[in-house]
Amino acid sequence: MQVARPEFVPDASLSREEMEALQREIADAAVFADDLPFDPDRICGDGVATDTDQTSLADVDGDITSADDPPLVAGVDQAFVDDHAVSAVVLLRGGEVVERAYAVEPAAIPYIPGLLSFREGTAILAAFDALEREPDIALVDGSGRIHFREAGIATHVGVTLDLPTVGVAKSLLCGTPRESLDRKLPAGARVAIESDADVETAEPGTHIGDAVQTRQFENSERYVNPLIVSPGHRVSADTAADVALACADGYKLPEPTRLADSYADEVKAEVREELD
DNA sequence: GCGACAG
DNA sequence: ATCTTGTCGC
Repeated sequence: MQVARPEFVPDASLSREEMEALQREIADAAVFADDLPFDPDRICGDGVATDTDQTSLADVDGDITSADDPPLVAGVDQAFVDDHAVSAVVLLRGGEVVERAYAVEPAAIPYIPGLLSFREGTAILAAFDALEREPDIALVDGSGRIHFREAGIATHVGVTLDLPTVGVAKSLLCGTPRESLDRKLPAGARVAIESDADVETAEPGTHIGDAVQTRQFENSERYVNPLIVSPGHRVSADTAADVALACADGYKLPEPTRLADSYADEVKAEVREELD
């Protein structure tokens, strides 16, 4: 699929100040409310059982899109080989993989907390460009609204493509959990993350995302840390968490993300040979 | 100066 | 993210 907002394409040649200014514009253009072309309840991967779950049967026609098919959900993840970023996208419908695509681009800048999209964004957009179909929503590794300027990588990619996106991170970049996360939460649980002084663009106390427990040990002292989920673009915080749980399939990472993760590793191994 | 932060 | 052995638990 193609870029919808060329003016927001990440440019690694910008100064830090310019990058931050662009992020404020992106956050301004972002929609942190539901504006989806489908009903989230119909994602139907396997999901973590929730009291609000509905009973539904997914049709498995595979490739052909019909009006009541489950939505196309994309998972995106990156791997690195030397100074090159490998971005992999995996598309699923009703839990079945229907397409995969990837791209390799040089990582123009080093990793800088708060500016991740300027390091990995080019490769991600190239991978989406290589994708034949247009996803209904994409899960991007990293933060979305949970960001110093509410413009994490999931938001940057979502706004640039004008695609609904959800940010899925393994740790908290900023913001304050409403309750301590230092305890064992049951599978399906969620704890709201509120903006604090570190989030310069939002009023303190704004619900900017959630800690989501997609998986948990039952008969053990050990426990799994929650995933940090936040709206990227065109989804609310509640729906972002719903989507992450609906895509969960027995592992901490949602299925689209897990598959994109392993696909990126697969491509990385191949790219490793073509190096000078 | 200190703290602190996705991937 | 990446570099890696062993170890724990289902």
